[in-house]
Amino acid sequence: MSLDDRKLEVLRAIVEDYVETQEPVGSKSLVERHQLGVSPATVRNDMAVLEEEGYIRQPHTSAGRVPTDAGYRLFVDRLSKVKALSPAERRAIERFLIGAVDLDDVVHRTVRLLAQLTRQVAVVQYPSLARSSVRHLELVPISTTRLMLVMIADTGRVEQRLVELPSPVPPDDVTDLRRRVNEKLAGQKLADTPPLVQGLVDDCSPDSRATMACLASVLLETLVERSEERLALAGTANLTRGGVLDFQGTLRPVLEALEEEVILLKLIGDLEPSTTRVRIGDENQIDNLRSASVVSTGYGPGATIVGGLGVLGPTRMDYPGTIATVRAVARYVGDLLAQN
Amino acid sequence: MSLDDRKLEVLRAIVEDYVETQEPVGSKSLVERHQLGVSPATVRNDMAVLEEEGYIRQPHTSAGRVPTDAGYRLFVDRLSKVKALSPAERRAIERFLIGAVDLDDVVHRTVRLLAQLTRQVAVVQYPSLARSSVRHLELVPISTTRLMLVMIADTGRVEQRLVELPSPVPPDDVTDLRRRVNEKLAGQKLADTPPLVQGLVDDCSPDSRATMACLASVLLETLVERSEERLALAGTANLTRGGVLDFQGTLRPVLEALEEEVILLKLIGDLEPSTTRVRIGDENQIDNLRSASVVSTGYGPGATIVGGLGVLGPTRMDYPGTIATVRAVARYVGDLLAQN
DNA sequence: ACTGGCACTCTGTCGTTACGAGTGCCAGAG
DNA sequence: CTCTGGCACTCGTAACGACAGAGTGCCAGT
Repeated sequence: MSLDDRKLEVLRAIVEDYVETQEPVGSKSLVERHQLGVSPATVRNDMAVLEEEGYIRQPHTSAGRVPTDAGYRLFVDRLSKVKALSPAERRAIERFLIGAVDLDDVVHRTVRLLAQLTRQVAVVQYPSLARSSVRHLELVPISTTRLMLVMIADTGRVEQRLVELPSPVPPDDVTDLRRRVNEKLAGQKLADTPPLVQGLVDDCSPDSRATMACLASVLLETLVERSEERLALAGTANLTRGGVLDFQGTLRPVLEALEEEVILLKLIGDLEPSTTRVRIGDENQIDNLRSASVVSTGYGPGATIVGGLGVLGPTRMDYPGTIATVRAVARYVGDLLAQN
Repeated sequence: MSLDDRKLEVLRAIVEDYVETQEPVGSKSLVERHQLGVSPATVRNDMAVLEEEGYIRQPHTSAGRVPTDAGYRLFVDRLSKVKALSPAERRAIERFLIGAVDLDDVVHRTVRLLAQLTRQVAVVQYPSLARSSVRHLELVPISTTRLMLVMIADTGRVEQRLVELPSPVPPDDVTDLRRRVNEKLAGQKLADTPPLVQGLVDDCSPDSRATMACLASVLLETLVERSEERLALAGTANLTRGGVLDFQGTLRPVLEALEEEVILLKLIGDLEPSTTRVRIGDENQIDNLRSASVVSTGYGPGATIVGGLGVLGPTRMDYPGTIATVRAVARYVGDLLAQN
């Protein structure tokens, strides 16, 4: 049994009404609020079919219908078109993002903007190191046996690590180290560096070899192994909108999930397709987020993607609006990064 | 009318029971659970006095008593001694903090540790720039008209900013700039730098003056004006412990406050006295945190203080335990920083 | 294929009642 | 003067039943 156009129209109406009112929607109020051109009884028949197919359900006998995850999914895929942003929103985005002075600033402004526009929890991933190149490596002597290694990536990210040296190294040798390291690594993709770092050690004269080996291990750790992804988060207070009705009673599991960077990265950091991705309820494989949806997308200068951003909210969410906003913000941020 | 010893003992018992059970405590259960050596009726009389003095109150007629903010205050100031940490806790702290590789790592581990031990929301301020000295300034050419300025502070903090130059500058001149800037500023307290930066511009030859002025303005901004304090936060999920009973119904205002860095800094960043500070309910002047208490202290290598840390929870909180934990963690972190 | 009508089911609300915890007060004992 | 036991009172809460309202499913009719 396939769903004819009117049944789909009914589903759309249910989703829209439910998102707006947060209350199960019945056949009568449906025909009142939408021009469906049929009677409540007909709508009821359609609803019975939709329920059988798993797109809607009744919380109790004799309450209205509520969309299921599958219902939202169908709505998102086939029934909604992306809303255009209002001029006010466009202006808000621009106003918010101009004037950012460095990467931290860009990320923080973006995440706050996103939370504010969507009125949901926003997450922004810093440009991924895995997709960056080395712009410059700096070695700063802290003491004779300690260096601070500073890595500046082309995306603007800066990572630093302390290096404990096996033996004292005079300043001139540090200069030499710095030159050698940069000659070899500057401009390279981080992912390509491991063999090059090994090469650095191999090419070393025996007397400076121990030092370089030590530096190399920290380099590898910084550039690759522990190439830690960073995140910014904002708008957690938005979880409390709509009472505790969303999220089935407690915010607890959601708040817990939001504290796990690993989880968040899984949600927004999966950057394969460059299109906007929507994960509804169970679709994001995380128990704690059964009643949450995530809208995410990649961003980056031009067509390349260097990181992900997105928002998290109740499954009962304004998908068209949220999708539009997430996309728009991602594009603006990409443009901003392209200017550097 | 002053409070005799037994009345104080009654207050202590009320606070302890209420913190544990989260329910208003009556005269009968009080004498059952504590060896007060008097009858419920006597306790009732004492409670009437305590209520008149504003230390406890009844949610409704014929419910037990609940401590007021003033009651908690008295309890903290005069009735409780700091609990000793269990060996297990000590071990947890050590295990958690060894192995931290850089400042970011230290701060993140600390904030998570604190949240876990106290089972509350933890806040850690990064070492304040205002109390740091410049260890090194690095200038990295991005293009001929762009430099990246990287400032490394003695506390391990690293700040970076982009500098747009008025005219192209060749690499050799950058080396020269770097030397001049470091000669003047390295080792100086950030707070003392403004006149020195001005001096740098004044001492400049006319042809490089424009460049230096430009650099100087960014320097000033980075070092002083926008010497932004950074924070780490963890354990927000702990707010949901004890149901929504704490925080009078909604977490909303609390979550909102936690998003405002300015507010958090006011709470934990006020470092005048080096002792642990407890702010109960109204005492922290923030409307949104009427029903929250904050326990905070400063930390730093040795006796100096470079930043603040603390926890936030319901006024109904285990003060002695929390205070002990916050102090212990602060001391461990200080020791850790002293090793650098 | 759609519609109007009707019986049914369930939830939420409202008043009533009964109960229990806890109090304040008072008179009496040490 | 302080403490205690007793007693009447208050008030929130749980339990109960009745009721109204929303919404449904089904069926016969157009």
